[in-house]
Amino acid sequence: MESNATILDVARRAGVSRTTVSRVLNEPDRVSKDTLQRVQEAATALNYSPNSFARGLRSGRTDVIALLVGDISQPFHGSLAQAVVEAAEERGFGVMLYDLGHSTARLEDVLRKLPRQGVDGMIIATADDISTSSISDAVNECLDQGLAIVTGVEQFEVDGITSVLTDYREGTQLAMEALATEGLQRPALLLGDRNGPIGKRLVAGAPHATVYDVGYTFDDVESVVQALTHDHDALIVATLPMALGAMSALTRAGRSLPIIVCEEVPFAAQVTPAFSTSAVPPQETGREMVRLVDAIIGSIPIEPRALHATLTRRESF
Amino acid sequence: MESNATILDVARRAGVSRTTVSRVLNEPDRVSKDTLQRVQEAATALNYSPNSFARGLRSGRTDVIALLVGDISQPFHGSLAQAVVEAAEERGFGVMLYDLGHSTARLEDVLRKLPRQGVDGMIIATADDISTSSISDAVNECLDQGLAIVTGVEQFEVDGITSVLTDYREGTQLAMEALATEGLQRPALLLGDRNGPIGKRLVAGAPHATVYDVGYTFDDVESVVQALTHDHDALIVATLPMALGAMSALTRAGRSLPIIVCEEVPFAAQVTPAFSTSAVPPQETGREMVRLVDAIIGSIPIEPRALHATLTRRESF
DNA sequence: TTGTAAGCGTTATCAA
DNA sequence: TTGATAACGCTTACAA
Repeated sequence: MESNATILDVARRAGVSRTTVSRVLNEPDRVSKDTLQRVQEAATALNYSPNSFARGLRSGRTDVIALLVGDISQPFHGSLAQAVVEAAEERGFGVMLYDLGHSTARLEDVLRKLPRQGVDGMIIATADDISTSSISDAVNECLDQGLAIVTGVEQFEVDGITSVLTDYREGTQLAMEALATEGLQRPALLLGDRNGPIGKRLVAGAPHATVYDVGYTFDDVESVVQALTHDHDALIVATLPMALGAMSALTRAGRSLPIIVCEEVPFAAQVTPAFSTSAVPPQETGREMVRLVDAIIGSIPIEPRALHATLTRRESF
Repeated sequence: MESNATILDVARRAGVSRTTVSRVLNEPDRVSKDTLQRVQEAATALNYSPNSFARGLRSGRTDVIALLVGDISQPFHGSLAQAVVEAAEERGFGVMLYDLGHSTARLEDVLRKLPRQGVDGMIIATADDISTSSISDAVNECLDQGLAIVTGVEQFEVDGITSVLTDYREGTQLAMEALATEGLQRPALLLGDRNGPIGKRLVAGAPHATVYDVGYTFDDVESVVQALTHDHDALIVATLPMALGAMSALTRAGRSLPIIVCEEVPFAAQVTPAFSTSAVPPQETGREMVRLVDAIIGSIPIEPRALHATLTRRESF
């Protein structure tokens, strides 16, 4: 049970050449049934596993993709990562994880370093606005190096980047309609950043809502909501941490308001009261991201699939 | 801005040999100031980055570690992953993410595949009981292949595996003491599995508590707590999802009980009411894990550092 | 201080 | 259907 049998060891044991062993692994059809079996036996007997570096060195492929997330400690990104990892494995990819900590400087660092990191492609899953010129430069460099790039939402004016097609407007639209059905006509829309790539779209879906830029974190939201006037009869909130902040502030003030969250994660259903949501489940987004990178890496023409939001009513509304 | 300048290109441009270029990168001291600069200029001019496969092929090192988590969609594992990724990067490692979905079969798959995946080491971060013989076998095989292995809690009787040294008993101990201070003497201890590697230790720290095995998920807990007798005056709960389940069941039954959670994640502070916790922050655990794998990979003798739980009082108690 | 040359384990190109 | 042989880009003895 030592280790590290090479292709040559297998070849010798099976009485064939390295080429043949390689074929058994990569193009089994071009090999006679007889040798095929002999080689496979030898391989398992020696517990042979191809060296991924030698393979990568020759073939230029690594079968690894990078996943860049804004903040992996957030349940949304956790669920997304889970879906990405699962879908990636189904397609034979490993996933390298990078956490950006919501910092564009950090993103730039990672982008600059990624080409030498040995990945075939990357998924940029952040809702932060990253459309600066220095990031565009870094992205272009990755593109030049042949990396496949997929973003979770249209971020750049850069050619060659594919984005998941999520109609975020739908999220707020569905929420507004549901609220209206119950006579709630004066909702406040709480956003991290109304000019961000997602924020813009959420606003577009709820033209009649009053928009508040409150920042992305729990703490950010608390103070704003405390100051919220009594003009509103409901809250539409971009993320779960923000919704928790709102809930906390409301409770502290002895108030209560119907809430819909534009992010669907397991936790939304588990808090008390459980949050109603209107969003695309991260599982779907993750799978679609992997489908897209895989296609780009394999140079298979493909068109992004449109992802649709669903309204899930629970206790908060 | 094409791409893929090789070491030879740099060498030519700088008028030196490949060896010298390699030295500039790996042992800059053994190179004259003059050539050093010339080479560096050439390198940046050509936008050179060493091919990690060629490097790995020669050196046998990949500078990548694998992180195996029980369920990355859980905030605890998200926070842990965040810390691991950050600490790993500081030490020059990339992190490949594997999600086990709490399945031992899946763990075994991953373990069997990991040696050929090109990683220097791995961190097994699951609280599930994984001490089966087939998993031991797989682990031993990884060890044979020279992989460094670190677990989050003592799991195996296998030599060569290092574990983070967390005194989980402390978690429940601190909780019991705090409760007692307020006259709460009959707490129930809600565990995922009292025979699991962590469950055992949590029980040890609270010998006077009544232990309930309720499963790890939100839904599991809900039903049990609904049936909970009125003999208890407080709840100590292993994880946050479980605590949410308990809270939900209690609320639904119109009851209320002081709760302490043995898991410290950002979310614990954000729900309403905010949970008091008694645990080691995942950030610390993550950093320690990386410190340990790094040491093993570098063959640096090291002893695990003891990690201590902290009691953080918030609103739930 | 620098260079020469021999690999590392695989796959791709030819020929047989 | 198979096999020699030449890369892939880098590091590392060993020489100079």
